[in-house]
Amino acid sequence: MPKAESKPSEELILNAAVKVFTRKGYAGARMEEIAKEAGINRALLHYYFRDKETMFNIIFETKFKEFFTGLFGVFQSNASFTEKIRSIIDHEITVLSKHPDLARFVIMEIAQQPDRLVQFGQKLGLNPRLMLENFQKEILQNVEEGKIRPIDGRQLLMNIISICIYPFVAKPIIKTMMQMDENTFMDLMEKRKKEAYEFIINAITP
Amino acid sequence: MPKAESKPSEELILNAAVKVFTRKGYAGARMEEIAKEAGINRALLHYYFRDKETMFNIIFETKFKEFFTGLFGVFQSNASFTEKIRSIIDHEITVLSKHPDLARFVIMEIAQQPDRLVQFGQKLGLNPRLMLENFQKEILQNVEEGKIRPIDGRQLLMNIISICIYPFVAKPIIKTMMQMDENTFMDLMEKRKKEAYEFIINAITP
DNA sequence: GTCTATAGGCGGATAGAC
DNA sequence: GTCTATCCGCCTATAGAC
Repeated sequence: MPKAESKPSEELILNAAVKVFTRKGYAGARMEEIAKEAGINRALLHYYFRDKETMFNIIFETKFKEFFTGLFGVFQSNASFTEKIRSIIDHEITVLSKHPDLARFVIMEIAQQPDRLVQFGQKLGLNPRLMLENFQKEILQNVEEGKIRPIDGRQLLMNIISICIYPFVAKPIIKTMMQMDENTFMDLMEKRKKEAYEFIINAITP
Repeated sequence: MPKAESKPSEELILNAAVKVFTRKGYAGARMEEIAKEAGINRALLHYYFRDKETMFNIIFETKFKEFFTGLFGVFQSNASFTEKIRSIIDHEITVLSKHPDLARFVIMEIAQQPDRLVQFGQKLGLNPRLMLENFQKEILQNVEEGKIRPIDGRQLLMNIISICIYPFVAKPIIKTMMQMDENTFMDLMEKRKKEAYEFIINAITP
């Protein structure tokens, strides 16, 4: 709890805001808490950012990008099919390990207001349709070549994403139920990169 | 929007409260909205249930039970290992198809206040430790018998649960990205019971 | 039981001194 | 830029009439 920083710049405030918004969500976040977290006064928040919503949108855009762009990048690369799967898993688990509340935050706020997905997706130039079509084509091609079992591309994509993301979304539940501390959980996630990959490859290999 | 019901009983209010709380979460829910949804006055909410928190706790307990008990029941049965997996998948997807916001709601509110998991878990007499130990033992036994590949029980359990639950948690994202309407999504989930089972069985079969 | 009216407090936002 | 003081509206909760 920094008491009297020399320069409580935008940066400092934003960091505090990220913490509070991602933990509490828009509805649960309090300007007072953000100010306290940044070690400054409430009024100063309004000096730098007009209001709560403006602040939220800036943070949400950042987090939205963090959550989605890497994924899209992988799909657009021209690595082999299995290498793509490995990259997705690696990327997702790495990113979510670094940003504990990222997935839960983005999912929740989109659930609250689904048009944010369209709005921010367009703003960042993401094209889910194209991404998905390419992935489907690639699966179909691999199926025809007999490299993987026949499978609905949507189901496979959901499986991969679920396996990577869900443990972080449900982290508080999993930690308690499996009686793990933070380090044990992070260890398990690190190992999961390899284990999840093998699990999925086994599942789709004929 | 029912205007003048004959008997706006507890039941009617609770149903309205369930809708609002599960959609908006505790922080985002408004007593006014619940009253409107039930077609009655705000004051009446306080007549039947003392305050917002009391109301929330009643609903959360119900939803908590819905979310967890079936799962525990399956684990405690003495079906075969693969039958247990099938039951879990069937049960989870069936329940979550009926209660669209259940998983997101329970996960979010536990993330907001993790001790609710302990508190309500004890109240309902759930024993995650025992459940988990039994499952681990069963996996180990199956591995030794050469029936399934060697795998960390915690990872396998996470995989199964993730595959079942995540699509519902991220439903608003998935629907938009895959351009599905409600019916298409529900169809996909129904098919998923079979597809997820095969996927997992393939993954663990040597 | 169900309503209207209103108390009471919290939280977001602004004015203005320094 | 950063603070204190304060306004104002929203939301929970209660009082009290019917």
